[in-house]
Formats: sequence, structure tokens, C-alpha cells
Amino acid sequence: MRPTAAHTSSRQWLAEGPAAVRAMPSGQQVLALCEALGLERRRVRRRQYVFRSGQPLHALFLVHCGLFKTVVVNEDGCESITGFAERGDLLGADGLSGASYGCDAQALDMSYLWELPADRFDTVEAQLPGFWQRMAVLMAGQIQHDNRWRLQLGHYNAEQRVAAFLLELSECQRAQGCSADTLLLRMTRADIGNYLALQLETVTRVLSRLHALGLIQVARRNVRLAEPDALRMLLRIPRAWH
Amino acid sequence: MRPTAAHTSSRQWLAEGPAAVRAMPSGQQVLALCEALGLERRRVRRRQYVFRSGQPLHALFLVHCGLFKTVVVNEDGCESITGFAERGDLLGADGLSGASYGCDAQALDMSYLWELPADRFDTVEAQLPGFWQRMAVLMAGQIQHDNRWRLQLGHYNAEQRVAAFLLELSECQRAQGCSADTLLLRMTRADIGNYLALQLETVTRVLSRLHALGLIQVARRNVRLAEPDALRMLLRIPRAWH
DNA sequence: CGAAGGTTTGAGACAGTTCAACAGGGGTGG
DNA sequence: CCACCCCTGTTGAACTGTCTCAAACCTTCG
Repeated sequence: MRPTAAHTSSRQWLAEGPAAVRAMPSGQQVLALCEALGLERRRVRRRQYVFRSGQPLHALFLVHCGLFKTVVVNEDGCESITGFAERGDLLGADGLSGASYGCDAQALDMSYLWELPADRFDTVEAQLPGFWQRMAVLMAGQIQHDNRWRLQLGHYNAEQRVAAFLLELSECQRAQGCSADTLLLRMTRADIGNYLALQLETVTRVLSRLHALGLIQVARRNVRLAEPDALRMLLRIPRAWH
Repeated sequence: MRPTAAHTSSRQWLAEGPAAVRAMPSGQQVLALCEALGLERRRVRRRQYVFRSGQPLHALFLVHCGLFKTVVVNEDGCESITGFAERGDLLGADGLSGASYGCDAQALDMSYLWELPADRFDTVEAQLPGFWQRMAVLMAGQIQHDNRWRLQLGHYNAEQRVAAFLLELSECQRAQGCSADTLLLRMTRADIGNYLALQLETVTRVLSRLHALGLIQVARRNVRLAEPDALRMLLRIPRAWH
């Protein structure tokens, strides 16, 4: 779900890995690196939590396949989705700053992930020199993604946010070799709204409006980007212009 | 400017350092560690840029004293302030995911910072084992801070955002041993508004309103938190209420 | 089949934006 | 030192995008 930053950084992480890994086709690299470390692979069912905010940090995770959402919760029970994690994305890293996870991670689909237990944090560097530097690179990608989101939230209106969201999804699918213009939204309208700091009704209305304009076709969770270039154009219009 | 996460993580970084460093008083630790690495200290004048978005990543920086703002810019020239960096905060780390900085870093005051040149990234681990793991910890703190901000932006109204901002500033000052209720805003109203995704007029209006309510006293850039507990109370009220 | 969860659409309200005018303060140059 | 000007901050009034509340519909699943 981080088409530019995270995906290039995963690629960079792996490109800098041992030659044997570097030579492999891109899709196999994450898997190979995790296997090189002798990591466990774990299956997570739809709606199941990988970890919850506040739990002791017992491991870091790398998504092998599937889709997760990460949610921060404050003391009053307000929730915000901070992102969606796909193949190659890191889960749980924000917990490194303390002794416990800083968010919930919940599977939106049947998913698989690799697990690096906390008791290996201090020895993994010896096993795979440069591990933590690469981890810092992955986290830098996440920070850049957060920053871009902040820019959009501050300067985009509802229509632009939804358009940007759809284009981001599309870019992700393309990066994984799937069709770039036929999307299946695996999250609810409420999730999308929460992620974009909009109400779910607003998301619905915007989708309907974009449909009426002929830019997209919407049928519940199936979306087709009919005019992706027009969507991209939308993003270049200043917020004040309706 | 990251009272809870970043400051505790700097502390943690240092707490895990060599015993000689660990034994020093907290305020001196960052300095000592940077000196242990033989880093250069650099002076930056008010309004001067440390680096600009897109420039090749030539170094990472740690703030020694002073205040910086970090600003992301998109292709249309829209700008968003992603944060303010104070003593102990890292600058430039988001650039690690690529070969160039992802934001501008500008001094708001006469400031000093330590510089780790890019050509030492690969050797610093040998000199100070655990360096990159600690760097990951610092970055995790930044991600957690971003997440908390996202939560506030999604669920707080203008009044709550400004109140949260003031309390964050106050917490920062307290962490650095200064008075917690007398603040000097070293950034403009436009900066504050940009950071909080509000217009500068809204920031002004909210400050005036909080002043009229007796919660704070405002005179241009001088702010006194008359009723910090009442401000904190504000944050616990759901957005829908007024 | 009924219940529960998710989606769509409408109508009205309001928080925050936009535009505009003005006031103060601090730095610069005469 | 004063006068000027620019930058910053303040306040008002009208507008509008988004939220809120409400009702209905559709799908899925027990």
C-alpha cells in the first residue's frame, strides 16, 4: 500500500542483500531473505489481529501475502487507520521505540507473514550484517509515505483524497503485476473514510460523483478506473476550486 | 517537539549506549555520543536550510540545540510542515529510503547540529555496534509521533488541535527543564496552521477564543497556559460537541 | 427467513475557509 | 532617531464543503 516509497525501499533493501538474493526475481526476494534468516511463517485469518496496541513487542513482521490494516487508538477509544500493509511491508516497527506495539494490526484477508522474534533482535545483525540499516531504510519509506499523506490531507478536498486513494491502490496493484484499473476494495467505506479523515457518507458520495462524471465505475467494492488520467488531473487542481 | 515518543527514545538509545555514556546526566548524553563518534558540529542561522527536498542525501543530522521545521513539498508547490525538531531529534532520516532528502529542514532560530556524513553510514556500525538498531528506534519514535498526529487530525476540531499543540510545546519545554506554562512560539501562525491543517486565521481565532475563556493568555508569540488541566479536558470531549 | 452489517441518498446544520480590511512591531534606510 | 514599509497578527462577514442525523436498500450469513 506504499507504491512509491515502500516498494522501492523493499526493492532497495533486497538489492543490497547477499548476491544470491540479489540475483533472484524480485517477487521471490523477500521470501528468500526471510528463509535465509530461518524465520517462521505464520498464517492469519480475516479479521484476526497480529498484535494489539500496548501488547509487549514480541516480534516484527514482514507481510508475505494478504492485506492488513494498522490502527492507532487513543485513550478515549478514537481510532485512526494509519495504513494498509501489503506484501513486502513491515508490521510492528513503530513499537521499537518502546517495549510495546503502538497500533493494532488486523488482517483484512487470509494472509501470511514472516515473524522475527524479539529475542533475535540483537543477534540478527551478526547473522545478516546490515540488517538494521536496511530496517531503517524500510522505516524511512514509511515516514516518507506518512509525509505524503500529510501533504494530501492538508491540501486536498474530499474528492482529491478519494482519487488519490484509488490511484494509490491502482499503483500498488500494478507494482504487483495485477491489473491497474480494476480494483477490489478489500476495506469498508468506513475504513476508507477513517484513513482519509472523512466520514463514510462522504466517501460514498464522492465515489458516486466520480461515477456520475464517468471517471470511474463503482459497484459496491468493485471499482474500475475508467479515466485514470482525469483522476490524476483532479489532484493538480487547487483545493479552493471546488 | 516530540515530547513522549522521541524524547523517551533518545533516552533509550543513549541508555543502551556504552557505560561511560550511560552514566552521564541525560542532557549531556547526545553530545557525548556524537563526540564519541568524532562528529562535526555545525552552526545554522535563522531561516537557513540544512538541506532541501530532492538534494542528494549527504548526511544525517542530530539537533544539538535550537529549533528546526521540516517541510514536504509536492510538485504543485503545496507545502506541509511535518514537524518541528528540537535537541535530540533526528533530521534527514526519511531520505534513507532513497538517495535524496524527502523534505526541507529549516532553522527557526540560531541552531547547532551534529552531522553524520553519508560516507560513514557503512562503517559506523563497526565503530559503535548497535548504531543502526538505535537509529531504527529513533525512527520508530517518529512514526509513533506521526500516528498520534494522524489520530488528532482525524478526530479533533480546530480548538482541540491548537490545544494539543500548545500542550505538546509545553511538555517539550518541561522535558528540557524550562517552565512548562510560559511558551514562546518560535513559529508563525501560518506555520502552526499548516502543521495542524488549519488556516492561519483559524489559529488566531482559536487562540483568541481560548484567551477569552481564560484558559490561556496570548500576546503575539508569548503564550501562558493559565489552565493547562482545562486544556487537557478539552481534548477528551468528542468532536461533535461544539 | 430474519438479523446484522455495509452502502447509498437526502436534507439541514455548522465549523472552518475565503476574502477583505486594518493594526501593530520590528527592521532598514535615510 | 525617525519614518517608512513589510511582515505578522487580528477581526469581521459571507460562503461552502463536510458532517450529522435519518431513512431506506442491499448483501451476507447464521
